[in-house]
Amino acid sequence: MVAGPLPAPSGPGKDRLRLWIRLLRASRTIEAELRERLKKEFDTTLPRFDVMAALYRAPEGMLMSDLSRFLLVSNGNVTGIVDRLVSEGLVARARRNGDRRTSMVRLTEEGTKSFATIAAAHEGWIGELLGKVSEEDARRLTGMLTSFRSNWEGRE
Amino acid sequence: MVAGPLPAPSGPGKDRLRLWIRLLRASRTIEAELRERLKKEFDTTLPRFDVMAALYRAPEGMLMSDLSRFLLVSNGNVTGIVDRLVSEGLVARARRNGDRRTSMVRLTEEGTKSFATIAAAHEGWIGELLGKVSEEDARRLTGMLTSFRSNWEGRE
DNA sequence: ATATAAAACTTTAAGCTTGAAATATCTTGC
DNA sequence: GCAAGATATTTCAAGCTTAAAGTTTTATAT
Repeated sequence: MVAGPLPAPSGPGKDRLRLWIRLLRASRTIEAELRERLKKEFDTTLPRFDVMAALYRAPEGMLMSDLSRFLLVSNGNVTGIVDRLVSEGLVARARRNGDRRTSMVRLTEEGTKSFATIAAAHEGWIGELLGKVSEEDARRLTGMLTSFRSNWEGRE
Repeated sequence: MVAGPLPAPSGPGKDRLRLWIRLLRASRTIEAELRERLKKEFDTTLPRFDVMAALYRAPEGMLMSDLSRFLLVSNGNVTGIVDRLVSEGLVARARRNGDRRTSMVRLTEEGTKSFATIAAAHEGWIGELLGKVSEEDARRLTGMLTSFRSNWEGRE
């Protein structure tokens, strides 16, 4: 999945395969760097950061299913991550009156403060890691990736 | 990490942040789709496929450390995946005379045959999933990602 | 009303992943 | 030769991840 250095494949469709390999390597490289920094500087993990980032944008809270849909991960996965965040006091579950199956998950005050700090560092890291990409290229690339994505949304 | 639908951040550096979010979402979406198909059609996983793909390009075999460096994952991780592939008869470890710490890992005949089949399907899937990206755009994007990557290689 | 289905979530088992510690082997400097 | 350090790999504990199965609650159709 990750690459192929030697033979340099050619033929129809090979350009897309090569694109995918590069895409995957780029994101894995950045992801690894972010994971390491999150651990070293803030003693947290990428999945925790992801969940908190989602909640930060939804002060009113989110359902578990909203979270898993948004983060593109399974339900059970989110359960575990939220459990740990709750036990650390960064996140709270609030039972709802209307539907007792669901609970609204939101950042605690401590969680909000904590995330704001981490997010600021995170944005700086991204600026550093993607520093070689011009703002112009960044916008172009973003556009291409967006149009690709819309090709896939709502599937499955 | 994965996205931000609502506020649409703006300001200096936000274009790169947005690019990173899109990059990550795109690769996660494709990865999830590939994982699902590998499981359903060939009863295997992405990590196994990654390892086999690396070995397929190195008929003479690879050291464990080569594998982990190439795949951008930790040593211990590769140990487990190779263990499972060995137990399934797809991969073999060969002790070396020169250096008894190391072993050459390579695909068995069965592993080679198995991988060839899966790889053909895989390439088709990528062509399908990235179908909306023109070959021209694919090359341009690949170029941008490559230059980004070279910015990072050899670090740490 | 009451069964049936649907929805939201949690639990479980298996596998993936990391970073750190442990083993074993090789290399170097004396 | 041999201690000290460097390399290659495995082991370990903790956490992440998925798919599938299970639980509780709500909605729907008789």
